[in-house]
Amino acid sequence: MTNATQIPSLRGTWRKDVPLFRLEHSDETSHARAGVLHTDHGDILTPIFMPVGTLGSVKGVHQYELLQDIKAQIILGNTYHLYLRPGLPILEAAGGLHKFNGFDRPMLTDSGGFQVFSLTGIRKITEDGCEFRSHIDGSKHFFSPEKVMDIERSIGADIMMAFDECPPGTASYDYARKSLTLTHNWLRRCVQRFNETEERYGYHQSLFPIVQGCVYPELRKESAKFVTDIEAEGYAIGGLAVGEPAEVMYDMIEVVNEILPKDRPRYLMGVGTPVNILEAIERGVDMFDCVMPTRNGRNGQIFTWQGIINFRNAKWANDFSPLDAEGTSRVDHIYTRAYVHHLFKARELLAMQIASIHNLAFYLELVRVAREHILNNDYAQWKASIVPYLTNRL
RNA sequence: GGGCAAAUACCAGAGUGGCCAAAUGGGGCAGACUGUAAAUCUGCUGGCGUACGCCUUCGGUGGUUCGAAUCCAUCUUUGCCCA
Repeated sequence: MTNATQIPSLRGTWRKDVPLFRLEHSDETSHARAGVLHTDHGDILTPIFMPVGTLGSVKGVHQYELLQDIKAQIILGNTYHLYLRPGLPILEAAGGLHKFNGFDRPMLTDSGGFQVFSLTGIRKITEDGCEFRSHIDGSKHFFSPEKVMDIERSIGADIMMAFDECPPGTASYDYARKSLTLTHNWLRRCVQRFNETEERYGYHQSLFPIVQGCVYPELRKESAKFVTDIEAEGYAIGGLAVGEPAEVMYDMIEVVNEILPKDRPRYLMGVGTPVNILEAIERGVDMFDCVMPTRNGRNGQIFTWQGIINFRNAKWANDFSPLDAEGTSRVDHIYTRAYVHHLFKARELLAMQIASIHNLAFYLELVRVAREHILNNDYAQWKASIVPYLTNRL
């Protein structure tokens, strides 16, 4: 039996057939890694970017576009949002989220920990859990670590995230200290509940703990050690890209990755820009997610190998060249920049769809090419050579 | 031919003696967006200046007044009504 003072282990819940993660190769010029994640819904080549589908849908993108144009290998869902709508009875009746949304590939659910951060003002944190007011109708809901585990079991993601508090990047040391203790206490309870429950739909589910500690190296180290002792199949680094400078984020990643076990995947939550991702890969991160490609896409911005384009700008009105001559998705070659500019000015829905598909395809291509360079042992120099282009404003 | 009403910035449209370079929309021009309360949000939008500010504007012309987008006269144009 596990009690509150002991650190529980997840080892008993690991995949029986093959390990969740196999580290294939480590780049000789950096800490970058290439690997494979095995799930019952298919394998994932890492490093990988995971499109965000908060409500079970990657906004504006069909499932077949996700597979054929974007080549997504795994997508995210969100516990808080799916719990509020459509709600667990519907998801359970459907047979889980994979059946419900028709995406028969790996999925990961965030725990609602980020909503503890983003819904400041309509939520209240206690030792026991977090009370939310629904952003939809104002109704009250209470999330405990146990409840979040139950919900994630019902949603049925291949990878479940622990329930954590994600403090802002500007948090004081004292707050960060208290918050980290809370997150670790919640993690103990998540692990215990996870160990006590089983997958609902007959395929394996993994639980990833989340390292916190804000911008304080000693807290980050402490947290990395704490989660390592839990013996999870994979680990996440949370609480970054939430207001702190990018250099501080990179430092925190280095500190944490020195401690996390090398043979398990590391997931940097919520990050980020193309450059952020390349810098994190260089420091040994394997998995990423971010709303940036879809949200910024909907708002008229696309990322390319040559730089960033804001399609609402008048300069594109007469540019009849392809959306992105170097792009890998069909939209890059079907549509011209002038046309996409027109669609954004006219607020046509198609504009947002095209930009979302392009950006996600670009992010997936970015990590695919990064993987090639890791396998070629020239990651660091490749990264250095393209970073200036990626931040260029076209 | 007669009567009535109206003309305001890119468009629409408030304002009807000083607080008006002129509300509010729209359009236009930029910026932001990092585990999605976001097809959203912010700024600018007569000229010059970072800014206090200065200059030129509310159909044309001429008046009244210390002061006019606002009042008067007249002209022009537009809409409606009567012949």
